[in-house]
Amino acid sequence: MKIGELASATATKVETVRYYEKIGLLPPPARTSANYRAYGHDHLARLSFIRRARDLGFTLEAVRELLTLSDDKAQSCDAVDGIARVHLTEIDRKVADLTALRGELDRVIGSCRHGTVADCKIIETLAPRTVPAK
Amino acid sequence: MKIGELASATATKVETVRYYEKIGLLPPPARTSANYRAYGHDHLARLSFIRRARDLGFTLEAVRELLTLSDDKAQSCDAVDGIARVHLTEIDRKVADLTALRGELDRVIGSCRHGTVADCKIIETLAPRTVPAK
DNA sequence: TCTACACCCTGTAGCAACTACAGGGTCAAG
DNA sequence: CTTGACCCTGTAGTTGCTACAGGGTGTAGA
Repeated sequence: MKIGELASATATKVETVRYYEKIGLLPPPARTSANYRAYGHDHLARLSFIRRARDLGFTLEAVRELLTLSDDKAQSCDAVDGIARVHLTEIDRKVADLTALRGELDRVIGSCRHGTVADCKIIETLAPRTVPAK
Repeated sequence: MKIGELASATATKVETVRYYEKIGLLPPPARTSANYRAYGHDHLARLSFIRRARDLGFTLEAVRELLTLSDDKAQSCDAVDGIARVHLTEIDRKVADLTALRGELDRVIGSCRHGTVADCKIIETLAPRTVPAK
């Protein structure tokens, strides 16, 4: 698979694919006789993971960490467990926020359909987590 | 509320708060006699929304659009509906991805606890959405 | 054959969204 | 009355892309 095909299969820019290779997130693929990058299924799966994790608000460093769960077969159970637990907590927070946001958008669409004035309370759905010390 | 208090209540850097003001995401607050920014509850709620939406992977432009649902009371029902629907679809996609990721992290933690080798399939949980044309 | 067009290559420079100073002012505590 | 923790306005750096510039490759049609 050439870089353009890989890019379009994952909704990524060609330049971004090369960027991920440069910073070591995507392993350098084999080259054709014309020096073109030749990708396989593993690259496709890995790039897809990176892109979708980024879309979920994970930083490249967090993505790198998640990928080590797959890559480093030799690491200790404690390390794996620690990394997984941290991200699990983060994910639960994100799902809760998205669900609240979804509910409010649903409500806005609904009140709109019924012709009533949509008094959008979207800001309140993601209100401060910790009450500030007044 | 001074800028430092607002920042720590929302886990934001002071510089970032000023940056959001500069780009028009956060309205300029009143000033004290010493020219310090003085924020109220509305600023706190709005900044909290911005930060949490950013954490969910929304761009500043998407956040700006979501905020107009609250701000622009005069806009047409069609416009509100359109904006809300687009983001609703996006949110459903994100929740599905996070749920899959969560499941795999759970599985890794579980297999770790039972002393078995954790064969992490995390990459597969966010596999390519559309099968490429081979 | 040859040329036109879509693709690939390696740079380097720009943009988005922060983040970190530099250089200076404010203010409550001791 | 000064010391330290805050605030101010810049400007420059970082991360994560994104967009050229300048050049090579490959194949389809005249």
